[in-house]
Amino acid sequence: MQINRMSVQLTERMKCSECPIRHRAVCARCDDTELERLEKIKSYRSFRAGETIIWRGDDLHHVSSVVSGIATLSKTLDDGRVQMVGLLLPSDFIGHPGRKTLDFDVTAATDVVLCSFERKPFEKLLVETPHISQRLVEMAMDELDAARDWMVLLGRKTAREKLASFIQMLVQRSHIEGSGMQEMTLPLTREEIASYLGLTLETVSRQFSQFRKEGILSFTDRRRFTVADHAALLEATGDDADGGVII
Amino acid sequence: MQINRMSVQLTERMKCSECPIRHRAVCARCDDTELERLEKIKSYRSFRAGETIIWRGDDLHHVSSVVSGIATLSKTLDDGRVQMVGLLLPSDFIGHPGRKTLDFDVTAATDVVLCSFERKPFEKLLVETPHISQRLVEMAMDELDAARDWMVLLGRKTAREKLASFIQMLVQRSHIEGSGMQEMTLPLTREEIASYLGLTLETVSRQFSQFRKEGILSFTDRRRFTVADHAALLEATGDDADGGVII
DNA sequence: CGCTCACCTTGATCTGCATCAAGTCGTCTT
DNA sequence: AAGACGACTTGATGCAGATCAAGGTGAGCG
Repeated sequence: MQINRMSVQLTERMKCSECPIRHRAVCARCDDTELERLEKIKSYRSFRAGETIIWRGDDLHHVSSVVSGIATLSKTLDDGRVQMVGLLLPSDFIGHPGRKTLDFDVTAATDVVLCSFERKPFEKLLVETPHISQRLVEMAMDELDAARDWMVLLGRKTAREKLASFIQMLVQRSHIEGSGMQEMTLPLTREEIASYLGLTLETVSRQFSQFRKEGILSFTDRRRFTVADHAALLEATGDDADGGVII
Repeated sequence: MQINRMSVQLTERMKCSECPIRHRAVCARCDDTELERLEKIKSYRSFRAGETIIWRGDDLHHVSSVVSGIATLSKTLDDGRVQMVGLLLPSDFIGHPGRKTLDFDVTAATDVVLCSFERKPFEKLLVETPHISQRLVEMAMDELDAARDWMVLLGRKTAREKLASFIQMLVQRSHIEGSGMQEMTLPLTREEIASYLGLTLETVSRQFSQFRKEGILSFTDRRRFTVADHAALLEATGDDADGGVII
């Protein structure tokens, strides 16, 4: 998968200044001096696809940024029903400042590399480094916006609209730079997508087939596809038909 | 837009130290000096039930705390489907630091009094007053948690579980102090509740009737009720059956 | 006082998605 | 190469909640 392009070398000491998420992560606003302080307390940690990174309620020893790969946040009800409540892509942050635990499970959907800081020293740094706490507030607010958009999806959208919105989000977040008809890889199984969208895996599968039949998506295999008709995909999301389309 | 706020009787100068939301709002951690600075730039604004407080996309001149009453946050899709994405109770905060607009409408569900600050001076204060920004991060994180819980409700719960969860939340947030079989008043119409829960108003009405028939709720009128069987209500939420139940 | 209108209730019917079921496909194991 | 297994697809059927429809109730007002 393209997101893992740099995979293995990452776990060795890498300069923050060369970090692929340098300009989007929690450290985005740090100057060189601040970066040096972070550099001293950071460590890279890798997880294989499927591994649980943090269990709900576990003592949180680290806070982390996702460097590469994709992780999921999910909540489970008593009787086993699962709802995914977030997707972590590179540059996203894990950890509540001022809390010792999380109220959801964090799981590696693909192989994942984290840039981690021990919680205590990080919180100390947070107080002394406004650039970090400012960025953290920004990121929390962005996440809140995203959560609210997702509430609309979960509460009001049809299965078709849900899947279209999911694909659209993937497309937008994946290739921020290069547009064009790029091949995409689904980072999640049908079941995981269903869990994110509040659907069943069968419904997700049927909607994928439908998009294929309509010529909106074109699959090269079960996980790899290109968006053949981007306008139709946007139309199918049910959202306002803006989104900065090319004229 | 009709942001006419004529009634200003309740809203005479009130000392922050006597404010009912003093210990829970964004100013909760402020010391006396900081409170004085806030006092200087604050103003009270009142809205009648049904009035729109802020339209999605409007320039945000103020940030505010809810002093009394209840406001709703909602998003509307192209074709008119509405999803409520938050409920603001006293002490809750309106406004994204660092943003000039909101991506949802804020509406007064009951008569509402806000404690407002002009955005610019407040943001200046934010930089100079860590106690405020710390509290703001805390509140944003709490909201994020609540949003994620709501995602589980919207994505996975049945109509019965949704309504039970809603009532349970109201009960918990309303009388934090006095427990016992207190009479509650629904702050929202059936339609608004439906909008919050991702249901239709008819389904909400039917579920209320069901709870009445089962003796879980006891209505004195369409809006006023008491929880007659709290254990059964908790059971009906579908959540973990903890919550400090008496043994 | 009776009219209106917003809000709510209840019944009948419909439908989108869940559920149940039976495969296919590709990869890994031995 | 055969089998097993996990991921996925597709079909048949069921049902929770949406939709359509027809009142009921009470506060405000001429």
